[in-house]
Amino acid sequence: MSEVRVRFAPSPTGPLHMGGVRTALFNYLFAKHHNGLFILRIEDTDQTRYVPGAEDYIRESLEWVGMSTDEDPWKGGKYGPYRQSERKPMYRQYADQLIESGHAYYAFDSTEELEEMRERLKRAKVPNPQYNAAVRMTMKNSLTLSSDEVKKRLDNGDPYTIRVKIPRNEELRFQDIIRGWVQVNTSSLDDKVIYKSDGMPTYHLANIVDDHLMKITHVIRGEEWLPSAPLHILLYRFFGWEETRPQFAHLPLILKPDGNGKLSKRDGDRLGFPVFPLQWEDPVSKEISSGYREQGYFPEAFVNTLAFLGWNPGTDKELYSMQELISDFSLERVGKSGAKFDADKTKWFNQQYLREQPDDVLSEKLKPLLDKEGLSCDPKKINSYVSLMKERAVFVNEMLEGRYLLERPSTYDNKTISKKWKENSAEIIGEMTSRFDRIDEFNAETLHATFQSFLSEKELGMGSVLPLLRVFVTGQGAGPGMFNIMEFIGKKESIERLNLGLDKMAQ
RNA sequence: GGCCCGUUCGUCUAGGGGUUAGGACGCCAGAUUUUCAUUCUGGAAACAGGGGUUCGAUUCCCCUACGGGCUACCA
Repeated sequence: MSEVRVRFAPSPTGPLHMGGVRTALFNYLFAKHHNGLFILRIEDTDQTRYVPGAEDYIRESLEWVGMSTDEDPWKGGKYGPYRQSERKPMYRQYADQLIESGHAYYAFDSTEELEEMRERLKRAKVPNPQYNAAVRMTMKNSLTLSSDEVKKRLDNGDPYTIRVKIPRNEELRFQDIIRGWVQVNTSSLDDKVIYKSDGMPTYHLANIVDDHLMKITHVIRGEEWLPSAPLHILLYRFFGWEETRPQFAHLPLILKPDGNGKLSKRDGDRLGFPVFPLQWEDPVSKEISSGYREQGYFPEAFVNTLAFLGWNPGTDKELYSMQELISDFSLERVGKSGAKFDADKTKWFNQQYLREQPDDVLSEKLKPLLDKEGLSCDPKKINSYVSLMKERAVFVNEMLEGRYLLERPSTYDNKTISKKWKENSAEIIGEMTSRFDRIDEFNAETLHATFQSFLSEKELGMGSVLPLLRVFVTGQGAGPGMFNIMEFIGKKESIERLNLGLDKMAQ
């Protein structure tokens, strides 16, 4: 195989959603697995849908998940430019070429006339109402108008589009890497506009021309493109580029977890999880959509989740780094059916990644969060804070629940108090506190020993003492090992909190 | 409606003519833990339906049903 070159070609019409990120990921993994190149091309042929900020969003998203591009609009490359709007002058000649070879024609029909035609076909109950071989001879185009008339209109600057002339009734077969043979009859295709009246090519033309010019070897894209693949195959043929035509691989879609349909941008936060990699503020409506990054997901966990939506290695291994994905990825192991997105599994992945992180790495991430809360932690102790809290957290910010390690609790867990506080509790906790106060080497081990001997001496069960200690010290009914907490907090503060609790209960 | 694609536990999926149909998430139970979490053990849970082909189909073929995609001078 010659050098593998794949491209991710989003259009900047808004924030890239996770389905798009997964398409990018599969392209990236495939390229890197084959030591090939991963190219980013911006498909902005529809200037009316251009959304400012969307390009930067795409770039930042790819960066966040750790996919580096080999060629893109900013760093350029051998086959630039990488923005279709900047390639505008390149497309016209190819449209002309198709007209000259008789594979395309000028169409002068107005929007109204097109609507009229569709209405007419609908009323006549035509099973397949579209601008095709059957109707094109009834429309205003260079096939029906005299060449003088066509020339006159062209010279006159009348608006026109260029349409492909789809051959009639031909069985078209092509192979898709994921789906195998796909067969369609060309009669079900319509004469798609390939060149718009605004002088821009449509997706179909620009896509084929660019993929050819950029020497793309594999087109890996979502299944929503499968219906137009036959048209693309035809275009490669019309241009005489069949020899170097890229191979196609149409990825299954990511579906909504509830109900039906593909996961869409509009699902937003309706389902309780982000559909975007990064937070996005709509430039017009100012509406904010949450992102995985801002929700506290590790990019590695996000990538891991995405990779397993439609792909699997065929083994029990599920935790995959980007490097491992690159070495194990293959399009042959991509499934054919759509996958409903499972937010729980994503959380699980994140938890796995969080626990894999060394304490000092987590400390670095936790520190700014603590600062933001106005909590200060001795830098020497922040790692112990992390090791105390990490195993019950899915996200870094959940470790903030251990803020009682740094500040006195403002409230007590009422449930524990009402359940555990008995007549003799004040006496028991009081004595326990003074025993603790007498410990010189104040650490988890000595605290535990002291606690144990106190219990057996008084013939008490843990349940009558420990929960109350916990509430007084942390305010909570549950948490990490009590004596580890007290060791962290230190003797002076621990004793003070216990006495404070006793005072409060005495009121 | 038309065209195309798909269908294994609730979800992501492995498997593939003869298997106790495997794993993961989630769920339930038990053990451990002072508690929550973790960890460990166990459990419930699937081949859409009907026809073929075959000694034998979840696996191959056909039909039906269901799901999805597309059906713009959007990508």
